[in-house]
Formats: sequence, C-alpha cells, structure tokens
Amino acid sequence: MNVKGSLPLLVLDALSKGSSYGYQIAKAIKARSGDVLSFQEGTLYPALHKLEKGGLIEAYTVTVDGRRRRYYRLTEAGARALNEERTTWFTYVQAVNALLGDAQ
Amino acid sequence: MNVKGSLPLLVLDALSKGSSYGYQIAKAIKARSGDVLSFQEGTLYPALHKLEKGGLIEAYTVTVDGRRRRYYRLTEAGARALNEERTTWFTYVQAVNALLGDAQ
DNA sequence: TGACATACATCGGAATTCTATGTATACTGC
DNA sequence: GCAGTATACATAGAATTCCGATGTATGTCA
Repeated sequence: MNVKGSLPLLVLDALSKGSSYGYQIAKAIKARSGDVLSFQEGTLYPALHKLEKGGLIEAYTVTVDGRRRRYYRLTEAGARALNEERTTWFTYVQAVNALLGDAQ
Repeated sequence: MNVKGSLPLLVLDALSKGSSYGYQIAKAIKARSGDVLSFQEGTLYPALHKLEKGGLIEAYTVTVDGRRRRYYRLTEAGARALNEERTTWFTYVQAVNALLGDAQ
C-alpha cells in the first residue's frame, strides 16, 4: 500500500542519510518500514529521473563487481525541498488525524 | 495540498458523523482542517459516485428551498471499510514518520 | 440586475503508481 | 555446465487520482 505523493519525500529523506542508488533505496525503504512501504522498480526509477531533472539530486556512476550502480546524492536544492516536504507531510497528517479523531 | 488516496477515507469518516451531501462534505473537510485539506468539486463528486457504486454509501434526494441535495449515508459495508481504511492510514503514517525520524 | 453562494455534474488533462517486460552481470546449487 | 536467484538498470502501457474548466440551475442580497 502506498499513498501517492509520498515517494519523493521518502527518496530525499533516504539520500539525506548518505548517497545511495535505486536498488538499495528501494530495499531500504521496504526493510526499514517493515514491508509497509514498498515501491516497485517501475515506480522508483522514473521518480529518481524526475528528481534528477529537477535538480534535487545528482548522479554518478560506480561499477562494483562488474555491475553498474547509479549513485545519487542530495543537492542543496534537494535538502531545502526535503525540509519543505517534511513540513508539508506533517501538516497534512496532522490535519487528517484531527478529522479522524486521532484515535491512535 | 492533498495526498492522493486519502479522499475515500475522509468522506467515509465525514459520513460516519451523520448523513450529508457533496457540497457540505467538501466545505466541512476544508473548514475542519483549517484549509489544509481542500478537494475540488471535480474530484469529490466522481469519488462519491464511485463509493456509491461500490456499496459503501447510499444516496437519497432531498429538495431544500428549491435546490436539490443528494444526501449520502454510510452503509454497513461502508462502516467496515472505514475501519479498515483508518487502520491502513495509521499504519502507513506511522511507517513514514518512523523513516522521517518522527521529528514532530 | 448583477454578483455571489449553493448544488449538482462531466470532460480533458496531468501526475503518480503498478504490472509487465527487457537487458545484463554475478553467485549458488545441482 | 546450467538453472535459478539476486543484483541493477530501464521503459512501455494501463489504471487511478486529482485538478481546472465548464455547464446547468436556483436563491439571496445589494
């Protein structure tokens, strides 16, 4: 299950903890969320390309054991966007929880 | 701003507090959330039709002051769906917040 | 009479995600 | 040696969700 719109936030957050690459980001989000969050490759790679085009992340290629990895790191603009998206997220969640009676 | 996917939950929740109609539901969600949540009519009405087709809500028409209102009430299936969606929502939010470090 | 609010509805487009598929390499077990 | 699985990237097509625009119609207030 995924709420549409939260992937960029999760990717930016993941990269704020250190550079990483698509396959690893996907595994990390899935594992660290106890399988609650699980984005498919067909979702993740286009999202990474879009963030790169928007200048929020930048890429460099590394070959490890014959396999090519496309590492991404957060740009300054990406760090700012992360802060904004975090704020937006918490504001939204708080609003929904208030309507739901916040019974949890 | 809206996180896609949360509208059915918000509509079912609104109707769990009493029967209402589209225009009023939209106003209520917007007002009660302090303008944080705001769904347009082009979004809300199709969503109501879909929930009705799915048997989660049922409609009856009332005319007040010459204006027709299409009231909706929650069905039993709708009440069950609301409980499920609430649980799903809180599970999802908890997972995202955990990844974000829950700094709020 | 004109502006605004109420109340419904649909159409077209944009954005996001999933499923499926394809390419290529490395490792493990048989 | 070969099959299966994991790693690692990518794209195409379809479904879903939402918004903006537009349309219809009525009531109220200045």
